[in-house]
Amino acid sequence: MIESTIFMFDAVAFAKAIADETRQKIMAECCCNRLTVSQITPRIGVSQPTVSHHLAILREAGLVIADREGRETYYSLNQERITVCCGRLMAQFAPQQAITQTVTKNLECC
Amino acid sequence: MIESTIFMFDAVAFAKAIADETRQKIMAECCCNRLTVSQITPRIGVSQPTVSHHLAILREAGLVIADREGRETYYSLNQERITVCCGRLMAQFAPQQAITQTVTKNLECC
DNA sequence: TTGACAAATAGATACTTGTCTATATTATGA
DNA sequence: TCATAATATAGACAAGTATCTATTTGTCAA
Repeated sequence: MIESTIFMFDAVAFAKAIADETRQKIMAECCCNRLTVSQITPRIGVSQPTVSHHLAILREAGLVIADREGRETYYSLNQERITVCCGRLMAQFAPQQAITQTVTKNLECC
Repeated sequence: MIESTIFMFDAVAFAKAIADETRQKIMAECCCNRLTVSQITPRIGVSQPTVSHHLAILREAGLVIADREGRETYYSLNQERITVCCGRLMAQFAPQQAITQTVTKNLECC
């Protein structure tokens, strides 16, 4: 738990990781779902290697968690990491607001 | 004030706008400074047209505000917009955390 | 009105990246 | 052990983008 929240935050790397429509679709699918590559692929509309490729980018950025089970790998969104990254981004470019900002309630997604 | 906070949030467009090192350098320079293109250029280490190009991208994304004064244009970071975008990003991909998240104090930057 | 300065635009080029097909790797069950 | 299924990797190609130089547009002051 401690280890999971301490990491070098690179705002450019974070932004690049999420700056793609296909990756954000994958992120949305994995938001509250543990899904395999085979399950994700038909929902996104690109080939299986393309999904694997994007999952690798998201994994390297720490934005998804991969759980191998036999010959399948389950992916899920690392929501804690995303929260922290968004918070640090905010703190980096808008610290005054960040101090008092309590994020608006939003209940869509999962 | 009302108008400034109501806008269509496109998470991919926001991420693409900030997904570049040069643009983030410009954002950092404009963080609490009102600066002209001529003032920004030497601090960033790219040509004046390149700076203008990136400022146009940031302006279209609503992330900087341009104030023309005579033949100079002052740019400053739209921190309110950045706060809102980060909050919505968080709410989109990590709503549970977002509800309770109060961003950590951070006072670097300006 | 003309010369000079600030910024934006146009066009060219190189680099990056997203996608595909083909193939390799890893694991399972017969 | 071998065939099959799930995923990852390799390589090629096309599209996007960051940068530059050259030029244009807009503004001010002499």
